[in-house]
Amino acid sequence: MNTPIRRNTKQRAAISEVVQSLSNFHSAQDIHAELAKRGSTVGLSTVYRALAAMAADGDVDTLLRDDGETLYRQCADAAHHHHLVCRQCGATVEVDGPTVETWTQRIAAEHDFDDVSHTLEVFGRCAQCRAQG
Amino acid sequence: MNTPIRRNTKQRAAISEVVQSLSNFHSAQDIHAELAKRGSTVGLSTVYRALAAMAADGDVDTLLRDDGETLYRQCADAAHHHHLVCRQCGATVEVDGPTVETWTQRIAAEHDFDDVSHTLEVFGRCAQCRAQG
DNA sequence: ACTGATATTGACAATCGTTTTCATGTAGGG
DNA sequence: CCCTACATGAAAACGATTGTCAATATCAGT
Ligand SMILES: [Zn+2]
Ligand SMILES: [Zn+2]
Ligand SMILES: [Zn+2]
Ligand SMILES: [Zn+2]
Repeated sequence: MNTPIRRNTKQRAAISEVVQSLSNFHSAQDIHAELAKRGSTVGLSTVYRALAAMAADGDVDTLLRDDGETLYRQCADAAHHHHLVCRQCGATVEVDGPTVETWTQRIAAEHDFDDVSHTLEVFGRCAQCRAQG
Repeated sequence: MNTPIRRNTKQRAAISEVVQSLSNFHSAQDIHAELAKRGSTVGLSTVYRALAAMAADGDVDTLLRDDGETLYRQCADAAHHHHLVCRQCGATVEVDGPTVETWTQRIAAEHDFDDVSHTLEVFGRCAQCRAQG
């Protein structure tokens, strides 16, 4: 019922460090592999648990891929925002959408919906990837 | 390389009929169970394949749940639109967002992104569920 | 209708991301 | 230092989805 207390462990520190060093969205398994590459021996379950906790605490952002895989990213902006992601290379830009936020509220009110939340992601091809093609 | 030809089978007809009869989003397994309940003996693999094909052809809409499960729905509007979904009962309203569409384009242009698409879903609690508590 | 090329089906196994289990280790307040 | 709740990790379990493949059905062309 009450929020569980988080402890500071070497594993979580290592995971957090890796996530911060990766600029784009990455899967739990990606991060686990990267940890291994850097000599860390954190267990895969721990990576999953830590990332889930970080996401629950709002410390990292999540992105659901079409195939259901969850990706994580350490964003610069802690406040609510959305993402513009390159389908090809994964380059990610944090974007703000005040227009969308108000639209969401209005739509919900119009249909008498309460306690509203939303998910919004924009995908495309970045300039760099277009140049290569 | 070329688009595969679709054949009209009793199984697909049955699946399509069930999807149309369910007003909200439902999983492939839900639909398979409903088919069984109605006496149909369509295989689960067939249900998955048919729904994927229908989604690819734009005949049904899909919704990715947080846990990665894919839900399907037969929408009245064939054109691009979004959904306002009740978290509790699943009641779904099709909504149009011209504001969001233009915002998306603008954001993409500002960051020099090409070939843009987006996903947007709004969740909340409908009036009926609020009344109950 | 008959035929043949090819798409479709379905029972089952396999895949794969994620969660659970549970015995052991550890953080951190008192 | 001690205690206890939380965290870890190896392995097994889970669950949605996809692959396999032999048998079957569709449908365009004759
Ligand atoms: Zn790119
Ligand atoms: Zn928003
Ligand atoms: Zn729809
Ligand atoms: Zn849209």
